[in-house]
Amino acid sequence: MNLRLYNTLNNKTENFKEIKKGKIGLYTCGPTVYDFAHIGNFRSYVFEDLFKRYLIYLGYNVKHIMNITDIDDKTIKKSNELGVDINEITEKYLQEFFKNINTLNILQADIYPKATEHIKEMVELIEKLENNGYAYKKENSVYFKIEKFKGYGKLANILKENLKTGVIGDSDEYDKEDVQDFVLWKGKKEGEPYWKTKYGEGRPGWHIECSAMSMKYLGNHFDIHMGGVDNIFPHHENEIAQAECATGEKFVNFWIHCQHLIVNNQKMSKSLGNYYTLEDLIQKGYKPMAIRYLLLSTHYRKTLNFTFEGLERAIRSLNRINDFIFSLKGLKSNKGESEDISNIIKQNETRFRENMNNDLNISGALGVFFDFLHQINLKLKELKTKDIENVLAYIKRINSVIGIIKEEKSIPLEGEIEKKIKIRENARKAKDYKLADSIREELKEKGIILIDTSDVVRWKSVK
RNA sequence: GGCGACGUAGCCAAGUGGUAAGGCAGCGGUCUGCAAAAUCGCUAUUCAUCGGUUCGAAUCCGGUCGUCGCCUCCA
Repeated sequence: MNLRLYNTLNNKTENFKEIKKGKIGLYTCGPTVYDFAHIGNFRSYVFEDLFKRYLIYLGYNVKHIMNITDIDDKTIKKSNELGVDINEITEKYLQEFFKNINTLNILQADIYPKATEHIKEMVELIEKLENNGYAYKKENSVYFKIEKFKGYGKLANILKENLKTGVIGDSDEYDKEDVQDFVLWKGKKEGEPYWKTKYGEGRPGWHIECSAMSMKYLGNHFDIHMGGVDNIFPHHENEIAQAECATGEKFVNFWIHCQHLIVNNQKMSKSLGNYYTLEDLIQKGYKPMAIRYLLLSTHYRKTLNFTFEGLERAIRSLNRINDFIFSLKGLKSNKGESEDISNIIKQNETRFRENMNNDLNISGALGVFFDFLHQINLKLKELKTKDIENVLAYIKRINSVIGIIKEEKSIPLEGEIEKKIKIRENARKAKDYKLADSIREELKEKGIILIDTSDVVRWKSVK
C-alpha cells in the first residue's frame, strides 16, 4: 500500500509521490523566537517529527528545513518593552526552543535558516515579483497585488471577494492600493530594526521569509510543506502567491496541516490560565515522553483536547510499553529462534505500516503495536534468545518512528540500597514479611521499585 | 454572511459499504507470602438524532440538534 496523505491544496487524500526518486524536500514553519513555545506549538512540531521519522523509516532521504522567524512585530515589541537588544531576545528563545525540541525527542532539522540572515534572498524575490508585475511600491513599502494572481485563494479555498476588508492588521498603518494586498517589504518605522536595500530602509514582511528561504534550500518546486492549520490563511496562501508568481512554477506538491490543541475544551490563552509551556508541565513533574505520547497519539487532523487527566492516561499507556520491555530484558531464554515469533513481527509490522500509510493514522498504528505486545506477552515464556533480539529490534524500528521509548539508563545501585535489598531477601526467606514489605515501601519512596520473580529480585527506577 | 471540521463505551480513540481495533479506568478470576507485571472473563445489539439509498450503513445522501475552527497576530 502506498503512502496516502491528505493534501490541503485540494482537500483530498492522495497517493504520495516524491519529485526526485528517494529524496524528499520538507519545509516546516518554525517558531517566532520571542517567547517560550507552548504545548500547542509542540503538538505541531511533534506531529511533523512523527511524519518525518516515518518517511525516514520508509527509506526516504529527507532534507528538512525549518525557518526561524527572528524579525517581526512580536520580536520587536518584546525588545522594546524590555529595552533589550532584539538579537539578545531572539537568541535566548532560540536556545530555549532547541532545548525543548531535544527534550521531546524531536529530530533536528538539517538547516534552521534565520530570517535576518536571508534579507538578500527576500529582496531578490521581491525584485522578481516586481519585474513580473505582481508587486508595487507605495510610500516606503512594497505590496503584493493579489488581484493579479488568478490562483489566489486556492489553498485556503477562499474567494477574494469574501475576504473581510478594512479594520484589521496593517490596513490603516500602511497605504495599500487594495486592503486585501499583503506587505512584502515594510518601510522603516521609528524604533524598529531595518536593513538598507534597493527598496529603501525597512524590514521584510513575514510571508516573504518562508518563500525565499524554502526555495533557497529546497528549490522552486519541492515535495512537502507543513504547518499548523492557522497558517493556511494567510501565510501559506501568500507563500504560494509569492513563489509561483516569481518563478512561474508550481511551488509545493503536498501541503500538510496539523490541527490545533485546545485545553479543557477551550482555546489556550494566557487570560484563561490554561496556557502551558513545556517547562510548565515538566515542572509539574510530568515526563517528556508522556507529553510526547499524548501530543502524538491523536490523529493530526483532529483537534487535540489537552487535559491533565489525559496526560495521566498517557503515562499509564506508556508504562505498558516500558514494562513490557522491562520484562523482556529480564527473561532467561534458550538458544534458538522460532518461526512463529518472526511471523508475528512480520505481520504486525505490515499492519503498522498500513495504518501509517493511511494518512498517518497513528491511533490505528499504536493499536496495532499494543496488539503486538499482547501477542508476545502470551508467549513470553517460550521465547528463545534470538526471538528476544528480534522483538527488541522490532520495537526499536517502531520507536524510530514514534520516538516515545527512552533508552533505559542502567543506574548503578548505591551500596546502601543494595544492602537493603539483601536484607529484604533474607527477611523474605525467613518469612519475615513485615520487615520485607517495609523495606520495599522504603525503597519505593526513594524511587526504586522492587519486583519479585521466581528466581531473582529485579528492580527498576521510577525515573 | 462565506469556507471548513467534528459528534463512536466511564474517559481517550481507530474503523470511511460486509456486521464495533486498541489504550486507560472498573468489576471478578489465575499467578504471587502480599504486591508489581502479565493473563483470562465481564464492561457499546450499537456509532448525536430523524429520514433516505442498499441484500447490507458508524461508514453513502438529505434534514435537524450540538461543539469547534478559519475569513489578513497565531502551531
